[in-house]
Amino acid sequence: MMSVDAVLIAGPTASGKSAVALALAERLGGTIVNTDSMQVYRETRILTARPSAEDEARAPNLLYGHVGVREPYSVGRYQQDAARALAAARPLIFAGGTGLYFAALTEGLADIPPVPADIREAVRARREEIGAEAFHAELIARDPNSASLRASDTQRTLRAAEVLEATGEPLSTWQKQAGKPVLAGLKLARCVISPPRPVLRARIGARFDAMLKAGAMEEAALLEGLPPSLPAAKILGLRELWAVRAGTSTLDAARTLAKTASRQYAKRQITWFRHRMADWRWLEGDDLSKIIPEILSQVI
RNA sequence: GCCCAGGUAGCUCAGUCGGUAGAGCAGCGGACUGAAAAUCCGCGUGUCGGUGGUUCGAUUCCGCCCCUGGGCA
Repeated sequence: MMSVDAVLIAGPTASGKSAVALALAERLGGTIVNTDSMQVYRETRILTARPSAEDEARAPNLLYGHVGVREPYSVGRYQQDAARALAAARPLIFAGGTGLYFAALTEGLADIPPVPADIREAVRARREEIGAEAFHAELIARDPNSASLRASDTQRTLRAAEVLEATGEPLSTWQKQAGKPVLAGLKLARCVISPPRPVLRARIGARFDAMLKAGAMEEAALLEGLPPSLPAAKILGLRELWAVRAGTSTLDAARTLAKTASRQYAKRQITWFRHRMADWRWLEGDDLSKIIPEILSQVI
């Protein structure tokens, strides 16, 4: 008898969460659901450390590689996709490293209408034209609440401006509405897998080397020319490997830079988890074989 | 062996006309509501190679020693 509807497994990159999810799925049945913003892309299995085809065959899974790299995926779409995944066989085993996506699952996002592409572009062009400071000042004039943003925060000032432009309402007004969690009403087991930092660092390094052996360079080559504004262009390692192909970097330098970027990313993830998932069950050992029974004991 | 140039933060270096030192990168901490593997904010972590000397005071000046690189043999 299963006592939970969903198991949520969060963890920084290279923490071993995919392996844990797979082991759980094999013992519990159910469906693995991706909760990682980059593993959704079809063409980048190696660079995003998506489960192999063999692993994917071992248990039902959803939202892995279901999107093309040229599509601008977002939390909004993830929310919809995840809602559809609720129909899959239980328990649903959500595994991934994207804190914001977990927030959509457990806390919900405000229901904000999508911003038309032409408005997004116009807003970007405006910031480009007048500069960050003037753009921010303009935004504050129309929405005083955005004074709390930094002019240097490209992402958030653009978002605030485009929502205001598209809807006529300040983003801050929209965000006052409480969102509906995708997993509302479901019984959840939530855990964070967080190996000791030195262990994580070592795994991140070894994993990038393994990616290169597995053909990461070839994978990157196929994506050359991907517009940098697309989310998929932010996949760690892509830029570095492109630079090698362009002759502006050595493979060794690229290797070092990509590993560093991954370490820094893991640190940001951990910061999110520490503060936003403080009440989740924290599994901080580095031995996955011990972690799995511990999760099982929470679930059954 | 001799000559020259260096030895300052984890790395690459700056600097102190003598008052115990600061940048970039790395690292650490933090924020996070539709690009989140994004975006942004904060923090210098140090026997200034060692040892004697001069000096109120030496990382700084002088002697010796050690180490690294280059040159001459």
